[in-house]
Amino acid sequence: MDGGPGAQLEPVPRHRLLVTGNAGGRSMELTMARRPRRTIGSLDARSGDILRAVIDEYVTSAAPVSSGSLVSNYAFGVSSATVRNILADLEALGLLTHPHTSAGRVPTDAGYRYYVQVLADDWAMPVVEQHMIRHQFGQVEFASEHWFRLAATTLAAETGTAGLATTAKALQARVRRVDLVTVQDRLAMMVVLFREGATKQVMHALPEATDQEALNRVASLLNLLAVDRTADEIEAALSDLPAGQEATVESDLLRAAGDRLVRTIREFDAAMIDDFFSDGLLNVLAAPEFDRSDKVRRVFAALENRAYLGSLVESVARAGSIQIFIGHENRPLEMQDVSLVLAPYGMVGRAVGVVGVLGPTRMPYAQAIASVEFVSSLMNELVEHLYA
Amino acid sequence: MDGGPGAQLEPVPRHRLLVTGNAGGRSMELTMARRPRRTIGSLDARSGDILRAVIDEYVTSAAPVSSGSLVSNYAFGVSSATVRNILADLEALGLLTHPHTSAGRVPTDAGYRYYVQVLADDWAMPVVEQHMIRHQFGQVEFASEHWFRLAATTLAAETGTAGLATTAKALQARVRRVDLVTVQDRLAMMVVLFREGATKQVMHALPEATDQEALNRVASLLNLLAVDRTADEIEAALSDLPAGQEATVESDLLRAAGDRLVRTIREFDAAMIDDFFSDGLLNVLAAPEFDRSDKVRRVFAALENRAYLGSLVESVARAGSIQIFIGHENRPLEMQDVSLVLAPYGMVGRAVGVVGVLGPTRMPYAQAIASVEFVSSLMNELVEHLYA
DNA sequence: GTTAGCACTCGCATAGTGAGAGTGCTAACC
DNA sequence: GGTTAGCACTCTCACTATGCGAGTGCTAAC
Repeated sequence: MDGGPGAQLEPVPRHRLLVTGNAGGRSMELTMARRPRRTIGSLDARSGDILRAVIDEYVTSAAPVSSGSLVSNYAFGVSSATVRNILADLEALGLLTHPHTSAGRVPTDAGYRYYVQVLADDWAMPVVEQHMIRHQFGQVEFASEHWFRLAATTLAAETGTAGLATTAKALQARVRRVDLVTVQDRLAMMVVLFREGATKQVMHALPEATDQEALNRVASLLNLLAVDRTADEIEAALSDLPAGQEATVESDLLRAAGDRLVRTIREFDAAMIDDFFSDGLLNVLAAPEFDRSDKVRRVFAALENRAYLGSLVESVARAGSIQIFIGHENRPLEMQDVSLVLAPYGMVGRAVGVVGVLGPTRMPYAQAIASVEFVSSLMNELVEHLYA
Repeated sequence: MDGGPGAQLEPVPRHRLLVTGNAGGRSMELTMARRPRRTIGSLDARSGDILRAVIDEYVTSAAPVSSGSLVSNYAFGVSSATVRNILADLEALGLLTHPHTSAGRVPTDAGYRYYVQVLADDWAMPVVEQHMIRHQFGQVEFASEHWFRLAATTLAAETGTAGLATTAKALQARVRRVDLVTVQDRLAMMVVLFREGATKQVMHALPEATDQEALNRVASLLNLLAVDRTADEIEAALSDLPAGQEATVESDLLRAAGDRLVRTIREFDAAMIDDFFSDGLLNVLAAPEFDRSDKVRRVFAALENRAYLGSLVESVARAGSIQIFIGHENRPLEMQDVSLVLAPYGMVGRAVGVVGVLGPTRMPYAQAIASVEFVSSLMNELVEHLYA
């Protein structure tokens, strides 16, 4: 997803616009250096203002935006006829479209793309709200299982879309601790705690009856061998164990447990997403563009498309910064009605997870970007605790 | 939910009908002892046959069932006029209804209730399918985390509705093992493994820098104190520890860790549902009765209604057998379009969980009941392993 | 380059219509 | 008594026609 359809735009860095007026990111009068040519790469100031106004308006109203409503809600200082001329230009550039002749304008995916890259006001989350959220995370600071759900919930509430969060995981997990607990005479439960915070439990069949004390001895040997190591490293260490005639009952147990451990880690490594939380799906359902159930079905099919979400998570983690996928920029058909704003958190090369939002393409991008960035920075702080 | 509206029906035990014909539970000719009076408590045979036919037909077609379609699809040996008379009687009894004058009949919630209590053919899952499912569970026998998801997935696939599964938990959890792992000098992670199979991790702040070895000593003391005990019992044991002048650094650490442990268990006990899996929500969305997004929204709101689901789980666990909640028998408004078929699994007084399905009231109850019963018995076997 | 004015297009809501499905009732029948 | 053929009646649904309003695109004047 290297820019997708947006790639045809010149890459323009996001910049700060001088905004007067309300906090909602709506700007009534904008001052901005005039740009000479009217190309997609850099629209002249007025066209940009109008495009932004159309998008801001459409995002809140969900209805096609007419030239008349623009001149009455924004002080562009020109008549609706002039606005119509500019709207026609923007449409020719592929940034807007037209449901039918006598309807107002609606942004295209390319229009949104231009908006997020060039036009979006740097919307900052109100400080009061930042404090509230910080406080909520403080409440669950000691229970990592709640972080992710809280991240998803917070993002959903902030942006009115669906909030998403994955747990943090490394490409190659490292063991923090292994335990063996008796379940039956010849059945133990292996509990693996990873550095990244995840736990996995698997049953482990034993060749012969073994009591907890013997298991403890095996477990402590296994820990010596495995702690802070990846599956590959543990496998190597296991191959150094005495075999054949030299093998004892205990080393056999150790080898079997080690094999089981390696398999468990490999399984964990193979899953691109360990655990996945979402909240606020109802927000998305409430959006008028998803009024028919077949459209809704597509959104949910999208969320169940773990393979694609996994690939997104991977690419966001690799990019190392916030990434936005708008409508058709998403490959799977069922994703082409929605946009995603995703940011990684965690520590590169160690544990990395992703938080973000999913909503209709008609989404408050500026708020979404700010919220996602804020929450990901909070998650960063939390995860860093685990590695300090 | 002690029978709900269904309570006004005489409790009639489910019985086997002699069915000739295809495997789908559709019966073309039924032999059944005539019953004398035509009351709701026991409809005469023909009325029962017709009610069953209406429901079977409606469940598959989702369209109101006409007297004509009944006589042409079923060999009742009477004309459509006679069927109409009986349909009118069934409607008077509140078992059927009528969208409008010139439409066919549709079952009411009471009609479904009568159907599941009296009329449903004992539908058994094909043996081949039973083997397949058993095999799938065998594949994940050693990874308890997968049981629940597989249960939900299996039920969804079998019944074409949404499958649900909760993890098994006791009202008062007992500890199987506690571990303390260093994270930072003065921060440890406590990992609690419960007898029921769940793990919880919480951060635990330490009063002073403590290395892993010291933590291990504390953890092994804590295990002596906590293993196989409930929160209350651990609390009592903690109060016997030396305090005041007799206290040592170690016993202070132990007490603090014990307090943290007790709090963690209490938190776990308080949640009626520990973890909750669902699959096949898309099946429900595909049902024609949920064609508009506001109805869909209600279904999802229902699934997010953890409080109600928790109370259902509790009542199903208490009842100790399969329970069916049809439409308006569900108290919350957003649940009144759906039915639930839920069965407990696990061991009473120890770990109990619930599996089941959620679908439109127009649901294949016979299949659902058979599938849920089968899956719950499989889950039973798996959980018993943990306690054998 | 901007704007007023206006013809034109299109969607949407409303009303009207006819066909078809299915009932409820009645009177005859067994 | 229960059962049935026949038929009038009701109601939905699909289709068509119609008028209104919103909003555009274009042109000519500024």
